[in-house]
Amino acid sequence: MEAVSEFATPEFRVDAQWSDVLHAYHSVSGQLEHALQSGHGLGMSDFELLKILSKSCGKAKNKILMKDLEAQMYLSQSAFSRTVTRLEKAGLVERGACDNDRRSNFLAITSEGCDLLDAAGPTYRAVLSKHFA
Amino acid sequence: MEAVSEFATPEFRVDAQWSDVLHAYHSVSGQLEHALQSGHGLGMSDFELLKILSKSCGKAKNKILMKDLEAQMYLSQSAFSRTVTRLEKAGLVERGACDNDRRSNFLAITSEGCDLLDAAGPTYRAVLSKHFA
DNA sequence: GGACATAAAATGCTCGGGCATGGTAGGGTC
DNA sequence: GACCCTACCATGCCCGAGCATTTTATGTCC
Repeated sequence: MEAVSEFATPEFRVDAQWSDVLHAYHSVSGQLEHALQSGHGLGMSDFELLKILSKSCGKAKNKILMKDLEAQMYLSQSAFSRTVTRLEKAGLVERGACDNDRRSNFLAITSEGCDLLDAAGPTYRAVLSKHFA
Repeated sequence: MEAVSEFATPEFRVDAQWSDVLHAYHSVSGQLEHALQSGHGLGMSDFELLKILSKSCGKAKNKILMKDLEAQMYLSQSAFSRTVTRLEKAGLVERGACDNDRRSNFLAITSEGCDLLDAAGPTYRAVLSKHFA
């Protein structure tokens, strides 16, 4: 019982939780990154961006404001901007001007983007379901 | 009931778990990185390395083999090597040759390293306990 | 209408991290 | 000993990410 109370201090529990998160994150993100990259030439952020874009497209006429998409991602503004640039060069995404506010840009997924996302989906889900059994 | 079963598909549960991990990781690591860096000039990996080194030191005469420490961290071999180099330049850590096997190196924490680790500890625990309430 | 503050996005800079490689040391086999 | 395979660590290279800054466009207050 002594040992139990020793390992049940708040400090220990907090450390263990963080340790779990670290382990899960590194394990899954490593495998995801590798699987998506080698299988479809996509990074994790690339895939997440396409995934969110695709979902939003269903609703709002296939386009979404850059800043709104950015708000849904775990990326800084600069990293997000460069990710969009990469995907645009790859032909997976299209920028479009916004008439109401010319500072803003719309973003739309192309048919190639949809196809690649569909192809990468099973890879993505396979890695996740392997870890979260 | 329809809605419930819809949100209880295996695919959805897995996605939600991964989403939770992503959120926790980015939130905590971001704040940890910032707090440790601005407060003590340490990155997360630097702190973790010192932390593990300090624990191992208690037992084994204040030194541990590089490769053994590396095995306990979420870093590639090259990133680990460079982290050690940074900490060594900062005077927080000391490399030492291993007589039995001259391929290996011992690693020891310096008194400055211990002091800084002690100083950074409260910062570290403060961030963690804020998130894992 | 001009000055100023603010918002969206792009870009220069730097840094940490991973992959591939190199360099050196051990341990085998012949 | 010569040869080869493997282990430990360092280094060259590239890439993604964050910070700070710049650019361009809105809105506002006078």
